Parts: sequence; C-alpha cells; structure tokens
Amino acid sequence: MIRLGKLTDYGLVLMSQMARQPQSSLHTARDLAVQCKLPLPTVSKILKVLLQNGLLSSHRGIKGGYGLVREPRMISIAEIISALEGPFALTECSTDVTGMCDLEPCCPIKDNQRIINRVVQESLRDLMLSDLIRPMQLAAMRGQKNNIVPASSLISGRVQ
Amino acid sequence: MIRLGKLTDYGLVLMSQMARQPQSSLHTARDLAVQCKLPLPTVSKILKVLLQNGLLSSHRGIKGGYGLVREPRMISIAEIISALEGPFALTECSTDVTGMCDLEPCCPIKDNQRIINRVVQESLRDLMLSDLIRPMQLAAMRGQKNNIVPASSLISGRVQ
DNA sequence: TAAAACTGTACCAATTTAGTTCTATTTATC
DNA sequence: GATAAATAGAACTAAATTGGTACAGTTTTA
Repeated sequence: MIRLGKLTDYGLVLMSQMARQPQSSLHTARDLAVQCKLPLPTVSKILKVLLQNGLLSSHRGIKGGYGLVREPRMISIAEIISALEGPFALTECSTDVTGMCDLEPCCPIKDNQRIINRVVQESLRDLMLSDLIRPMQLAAMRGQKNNIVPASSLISGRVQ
Repeated sequence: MIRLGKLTDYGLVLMSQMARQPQSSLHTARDLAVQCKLPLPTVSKILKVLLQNGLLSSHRGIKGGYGLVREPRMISIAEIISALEGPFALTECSTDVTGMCDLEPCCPIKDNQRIINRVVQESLRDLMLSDLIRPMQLAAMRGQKNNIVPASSLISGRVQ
C-alpha cells in the first residue's frame, strides 16, 4: 500500500481534534490523549514534532498546552503529513538529493518519479485541515463533481 | 515520508522500460534486469505480481517473455501502484474493511481518512504510464500552470 | 516550593520489506 | 523426444523501519 505511518495518522486525528475547538484554546497532551484514546507518550511525541514544524504553538508549565498556530482552513494536509513523515519522497529518486542511487547517472525515470511525487503532493496541498472536520459538505460536493475540488475554490462556495 | 516500497519503484521502472518498446514486443525477465540494472530474482518477482494483476501478459517457454497488456496511455500509475502494494489505503481506516480499529465505533475522522485516500488515488489515476516516458511534454504543461492537471479535468473549467 | 505541563534523548521490540533460493512447469528448437 | 530457456510459485532469511516506551530536564502557575 501507499501508506502513511501510524503516527501520521494519529497526528491527523490530533490536529482534527484541535481544529474542532476555537483556535485560541489550549490543549494538553493528556487531554488530547484521552479524547482521542491514544497513549499519552505517543501523543506527546507527535505534538512535539508538529510544534517543531511550526504547525502548533505551545505554552509550558501548569496551565500550558498546545494550540493551532493558524486557523484550520489555512493548514494543508500536505503540511501535516510532511511534518510527520519528512519531505515528500514517494521513492528515493524523487528528492533533489543526489548520490543516493547507483543508477542515478543513467536512471531513465528519475524525472518522472518527481512527477508522480509532485502530483500527490499537490493534491494534498489543496486539501485543508478544515476539510477533515466537515465531512458532510465535502461529501456533497464530491457528489456533484466526482472529484475533490481544491479547498481554495471550495471555500468561496461554502456555507459558513 | 509518504512512500512507495522499493519494489513498487522498480515496478514503475520496469513498466516504463517496456512502454518504450512497441507494444507487441516481448521482454524476458533477464533482459529487463540487465537493462534496468536490477537483480534478476527481484525483477521476476515483480513481473509475476504485475502479471497476476492483469497489467502484463506472458508467454512461457523458450522465446517467452512479458509484454504490456494495454498501450501505455491506457495504463494508469494508480493501477501499477495498487498492483504492487495492494489496494490504496493510506491509513488503516481508509478502507471499507471494518473491525481493524478499536476506535471504529466512535472514530471522529474515519470518513475523512477516506477523503485523503481518495484525493491521492484520483490524482494518480489520471497519470498514465505514457506520461512517464514523455518528460518533455509533461514538463512543458507544468510550466504553464505550475500544477499537474489530470487529463480528464484539464478540460473542465478548473483554470481561470 | 510543589505540581503540572512541555522538551529532548535514547532505547527496545515488533513488524514489514527486500532479497534470495529452490523447485515445478511450459515451450521452441535441434 | 531431449534439451535449454523461460515463466510460475512457494518458502525462507536478514535487514531496515516503525511504533511505542522510559526517563531526566525545563518552564510556569498557584
């Protein structure tokens, strides 16, 4: 399967959970672990990574916690995924890093691997966190077009 | 990283290699291994899987070999990937199989995982094997739009 | 000052994956 | 009909990745 790690899956759950609350509210790792039914150490680990990648803000000490650094409709799924899994690289040949592959000098499809990579990345860059917490609207919209429409063009047409 | 297995990567290389030849020509596993600089047993293994999934035809015995079962422009990258990696399932929650997840009865984002899954799947369903062996044209297209647009929805009014 | 929460590092176990090996079957050619 | 070349299929091993945990440290509020 083309797949995301479990931790990334959890990360999406955690981000979605936070996205359902007002943006200003803080969430402790403990609360999120309970709400999402995930082990606390794992939740902490994930939140740390999301923080380091600029998707969350944090406040230390008692009464501390994590919060979204932007509103959910401004956070793309691609950002969350690449925060937790590193830069998009469906295959080893799809990055700009050289020297990782023996075939490199004569590899016939290196450029094309990049194309595949980019297709996926761009499709996820247009799907926003806010889309994950509104299943109804998106489902309805897909019915119309049999295709997911980039959030940027979704938002204007959407009921607020 | 959101990633494909190495074997899938090799599979794309092998399919591309065959796509460069006339469709009627047969390719032995040995020849392909040499051409693509991959170990023969691995190549055999991959070709077998591609055969079982209906993407290749085979002829046994001396003078046997494998060939594409359709022309490259009718074979999508999504088909090749799911042949080698199983059905698309970016996360465990994105399939229709139930009972794999303890959170299932109350999982807040199961439907949304499906959405992510579908976005990726559809973007790859519109990218064809023929696109991988024509870097120039696709590159030019990307230059215009700074975006890969699925061939089918290119026509429908997504632009401007 | 104590408690609650984040921060960072390091480690282990389980799973998955890549790669190999061996045997059986089919088929064209001599 | 024998042989060589090729696919078909099953099983196994070793390595890499990943998930999960543990623990010590730092910050902040009450």
